[in-house]
Amino acid sequence: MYSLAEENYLKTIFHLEKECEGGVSTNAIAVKMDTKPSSVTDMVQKLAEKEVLLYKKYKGTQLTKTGKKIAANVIRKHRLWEVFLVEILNFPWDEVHEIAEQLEHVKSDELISRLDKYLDFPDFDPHGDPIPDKHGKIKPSEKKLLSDLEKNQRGICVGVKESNSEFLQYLDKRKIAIGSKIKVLGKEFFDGSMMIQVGRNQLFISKIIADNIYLKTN
Amino acid sequence: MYSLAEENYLKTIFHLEKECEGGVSTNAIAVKMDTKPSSVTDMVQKLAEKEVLLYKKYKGTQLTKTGKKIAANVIRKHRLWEVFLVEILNFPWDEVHEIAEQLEHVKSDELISRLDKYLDFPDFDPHGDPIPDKHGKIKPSEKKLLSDLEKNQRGICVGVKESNSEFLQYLDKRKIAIGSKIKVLGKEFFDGSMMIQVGRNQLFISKIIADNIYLKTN
DNA sequence: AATAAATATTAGTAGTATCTAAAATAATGT
DNA sequence: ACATTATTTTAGATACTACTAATATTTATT
Repeated sequence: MYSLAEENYLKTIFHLEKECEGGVSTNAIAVKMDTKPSSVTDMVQKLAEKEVLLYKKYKGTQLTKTGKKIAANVIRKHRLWEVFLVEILNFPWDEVHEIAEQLEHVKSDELISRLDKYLDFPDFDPHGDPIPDKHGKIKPSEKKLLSDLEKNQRGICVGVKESNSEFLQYLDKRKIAIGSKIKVLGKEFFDGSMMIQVGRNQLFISKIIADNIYLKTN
Repeated sequence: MYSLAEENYLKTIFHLEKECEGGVSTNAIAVKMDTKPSSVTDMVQKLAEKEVLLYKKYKGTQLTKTGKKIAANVIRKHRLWEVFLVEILNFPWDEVHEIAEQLEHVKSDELISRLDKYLDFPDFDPHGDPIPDKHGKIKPSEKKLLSDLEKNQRGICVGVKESNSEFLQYLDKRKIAIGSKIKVLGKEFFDGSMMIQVGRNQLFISKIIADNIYLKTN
């Protein structure tokens, strides 16, 4: 059984491994976890003894298979709870992270299995991130610009490229938020403008807008 | 903000206060929490400094108003989560306690408020225990054992006393669940056995069964 | 390559929560 | 009332996690 602190380290390292190839640095972990590098060294050495990660002094760390599985399971729980909070309890998408950070550490496989079923086995969380399956497998999913989608393709809004407040207000007014389900209804060849469906609403957007919205597609 | 350990102490003392009048003993707390009396003394002194309880050496402790409110809130969360686990995720009654012990420490008033609403503001948990309101007030429970009802009295099943799985399966088979409307059709003087009506079905139960079913009467 | 800067580790300290063993206090029996 | 027993507290130790300050290693710069 792993402690709350251990689970958080594993989860963070798991996320960092996707960006930093060939070993995650102590500093990177410290920055991400808002802690001191010395604390990270301590914990990483402890986790290395438990064989959930590989560690060579001054050389960074890599999760072992076991470590990855544990981390993916924490992330699975986090994302399933986020779905619950947004879909069932109607939380706004941007308020759920902190709560899910707590719920992800609740220990009960049966609970997660039932929650998964109750939510009808979702593949993505409200931020568009994929939910690992119970074995820790994550479906490959790619983040694309809305402007790269073709007619009839769908995606979930996962973020924006430019984030000045005018642009965010524009999105807000049109009910485009992180987690919004978007479908391309039509695309103009000449200027790249689009007719899209957001939830139940249809609207027309210019290429400039479509160039600044990231979607995850499946 | 109170730690997990602190919340557990407050909760335990809250429960013990109902039985032991005039100060809860160190030993009683230690037994209930499966810990050592010396650990209890340490914690109780710490909590006394935080003014959530009153403590006089060798004389036991009593919660202050603040302490009671914190404890009641933890219990509120515990019981609401139990309702969620049983009613929404269809857990058997006897498997939810351990999970609720973890969920009760998740910190978010908004979460509990939304959960409460989603569950349609339940008054009792699956064991028939009353759920404190957000101010820590507990409705005086009109909870009775089925065996205490007389002929022609009615009630709604709100919980069970013993919750081993055989008993729960027995209830399950006879369609006795939380919310079931039960009417006493007849009661034997000698052995306390009863003929009851559950919904549209009539059935005969022994006193042992009737002793383990809690009803809310009106 | 030598030095400066950045990064990482170690050593020693602190807070939380727990424990064991010993000492203090309260309760009980004769 | 006194001795015995039960309960409670204190003192000191341990595990966990994080910190600061000092040291070591790696990387970048000139």
